[in-house]
Amino acid sequence: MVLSKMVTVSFESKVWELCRKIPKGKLTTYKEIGKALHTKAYRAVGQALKKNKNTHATPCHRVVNSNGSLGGYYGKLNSIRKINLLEKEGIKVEKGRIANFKEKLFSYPC
DNA sequence: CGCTTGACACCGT
DNA sequence: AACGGTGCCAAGC
Repeated sequence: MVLSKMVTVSFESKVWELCRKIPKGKLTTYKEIGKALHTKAYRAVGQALKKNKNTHATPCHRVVNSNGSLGGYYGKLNSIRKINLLEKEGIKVEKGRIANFKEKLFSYPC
C-alpha cells in the first residue's frame, strides 16, 4: 500500500473537521473557518470544501458566505440543493440569502 | 439610510 | 501560472 503520501496534513482536512463541528441548525462562514485556522485563506477553505470527498459526511452546505449568501455548493446551479438542506436543518433562506443569518451563525471556540 | 454591484486582495492546490 | 463554493471596501441608487 502506498502510504506516507502526505506528511503534511492537507489544509482541507482541517477545513472538513471544522465543518463537521458545525452544530445542526447552525451556520458558519469561510472566514470563520479561516479564522479558526488562524489564516486568511478564505478561498483555500472554499477550495477544500469543493475538493471534499466526504461530502456525504461533511456538512459543507452549512458553510455560507459571511455576507449571508449561500455561495456556490457543487456549482452555483445546484445552490438550490444547499437551500433545501439548510431549510431542512431549520435555516430559512430568502432568495439565496440566509434569513436571520447572524442568529444562526456559529463561531468556533478558541 | 439600506441594499446592490464591481474591483481588488489573500491563500492553497 | 491560473483558478476557485470568498471577503472587505467604496460608490451608486
